[in-house]
Amino acid sequence: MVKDKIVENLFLSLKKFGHLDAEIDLQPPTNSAHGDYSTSVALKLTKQLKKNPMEIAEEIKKNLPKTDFIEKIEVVKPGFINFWISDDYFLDYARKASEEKFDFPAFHLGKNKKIMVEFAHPNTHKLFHIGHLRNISTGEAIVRIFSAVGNKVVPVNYQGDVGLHIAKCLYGIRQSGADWKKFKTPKEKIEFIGKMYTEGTQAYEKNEKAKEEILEINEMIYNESPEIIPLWKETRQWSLDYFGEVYKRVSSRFDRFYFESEFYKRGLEICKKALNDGVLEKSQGAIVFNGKKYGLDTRVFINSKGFPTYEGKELALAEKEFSEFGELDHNIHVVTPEQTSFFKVTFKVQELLDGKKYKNKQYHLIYEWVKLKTGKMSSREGNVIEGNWLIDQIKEKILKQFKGDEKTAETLAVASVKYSFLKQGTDSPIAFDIDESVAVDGNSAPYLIYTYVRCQSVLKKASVSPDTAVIDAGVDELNILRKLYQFSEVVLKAAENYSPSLIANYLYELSSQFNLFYQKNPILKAEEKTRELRLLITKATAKVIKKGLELLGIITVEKM
RNA sequence: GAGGCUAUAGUUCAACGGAUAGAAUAAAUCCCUUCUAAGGAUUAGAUGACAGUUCGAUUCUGUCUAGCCUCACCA
Repeated sequence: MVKDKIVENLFLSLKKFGHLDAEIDLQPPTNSAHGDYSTSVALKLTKQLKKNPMEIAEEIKKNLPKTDFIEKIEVVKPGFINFWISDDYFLDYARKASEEKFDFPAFHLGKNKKIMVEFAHPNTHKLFHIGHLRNISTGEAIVRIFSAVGNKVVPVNYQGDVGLHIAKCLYGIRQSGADWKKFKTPKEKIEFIGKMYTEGTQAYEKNEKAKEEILEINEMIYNESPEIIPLWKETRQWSLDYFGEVYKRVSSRFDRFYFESEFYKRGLEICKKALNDGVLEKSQGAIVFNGKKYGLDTRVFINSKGFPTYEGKELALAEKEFSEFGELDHNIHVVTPEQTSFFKVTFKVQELLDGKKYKNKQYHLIYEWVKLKTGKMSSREGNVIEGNWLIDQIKEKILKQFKGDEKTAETLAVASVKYSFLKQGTDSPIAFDIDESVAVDGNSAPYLIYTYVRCQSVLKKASVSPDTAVIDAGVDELNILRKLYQFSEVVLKAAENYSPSLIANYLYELSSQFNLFYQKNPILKAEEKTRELRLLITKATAKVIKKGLELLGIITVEKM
């Protein structure tokens, strides 16, 4: 990569100053008038060298090895060194991009690493809400981005199918006396258990007797009591079928579905062993990890009734995750921030149990909540926005606002929702508002896809293939070529920062640049040489948008 | 009480410690005999407060203010 080579050259140049302690930064400047890459090393060295930064910069420039891909180097104002890459290089990149050869640089963890991404994790017997939608959009993008930069990625999903919330739902069903076998369609089933969950929760809070009964049901599930298991199994399957449809709708797939119920027994065993090894300790009838020694919270792994908590089960989950697919180099858990304490503690315990296996490999990728403008979503109050419902609403909006077929509207609706979540960083909470939060114009998926469709339409009308384009670029052409060239680096950066939004924002910038270009410059009616170059740009833009969206888990359409 | 996260235009979001803080949206006006107008152009608006570190701070540090989250038997 050109970037690496420039950094290397800077390094060589700096050697002539003797031993220096400086990080070499090199980025594309925000203003393209400052070149394709810029470094501020000279400014950073002023103190060490006790010299004027401009002088240092000049000297660095003088000592740089000669290269063919750099057209111009300038030393500017306070002491920046700016680099211009040669036009041929950009043209070359565009040509490759138009053939869908992107050559994404390898992620810094190294080539061919095995990375697990654990995401989605909805709980059965509950709705798949817009928060899950944000999670699954993020997780899916992370999977694809990390694959693109040369890793073997294993997407998995950990679904909660035991626990109090399920006991609440089953309690609701038993209380209602409803004939749960009468429900036919998935929608009926889901609505039913959703309602039952809300009722069970309310009973749990208001009614002491109900609370006791729910706790009893919870134990019955753990003990696999035949009295409750058929109902549990049936309703659990309803949820899983429904989740399966959602995964399909948003094009996510998983190599493995883990269930909390799988880890109950093994969790107990591991915790008991950890107790013997002195990693966990007894306290008030429970088995806990005393985090104080490490500046962490103390958390319960086995409660005083002898059941493993979420923490206890997590140890068994990790054991399986780190063995089932061979050795893992990295495990990314896409989970909300309130579980920070939980992960810090369980990661620590894992490290103490088997440092070689777990240390520095577990990573909690925090994605923030989707709240409602009116407050937090809560199934208890029944004011949860369901994922499918949201997509349906957007789909309707698209059909109403634009003419088009149902299938296109479906693709665009899913794209709009996913993109709305992804264009925003993972770390800011979203105050969700259906009119504001899911855009179908402006910086939105339909805008990007529209740009793609526009490119395709032009290309379809072109009689000559753009493969023979030579560089004869005006300013407009060159600017787009430079932008296109940044694509591979943006993808790498997105991986390094666990940040799909970088790709989303890049694609938006590229699209708006292309649309402006399109408006100003006729492509098909241009004189031959220019036309071929413009066609090449059009083709490369289309491919980059399509590929970029694909990395975000978003499907494009060919016509709209 | 302890710890963590957040604070940028009316609103929703951007900006490895870098150069003139970018967009979208809402409003007004203009551009379809011209490659898809789901597009483009023009016009206004912002770094919570106070210090500090730095050649340079939205970004780092400290204090304050406001909001959210977590801190033992839920998941």
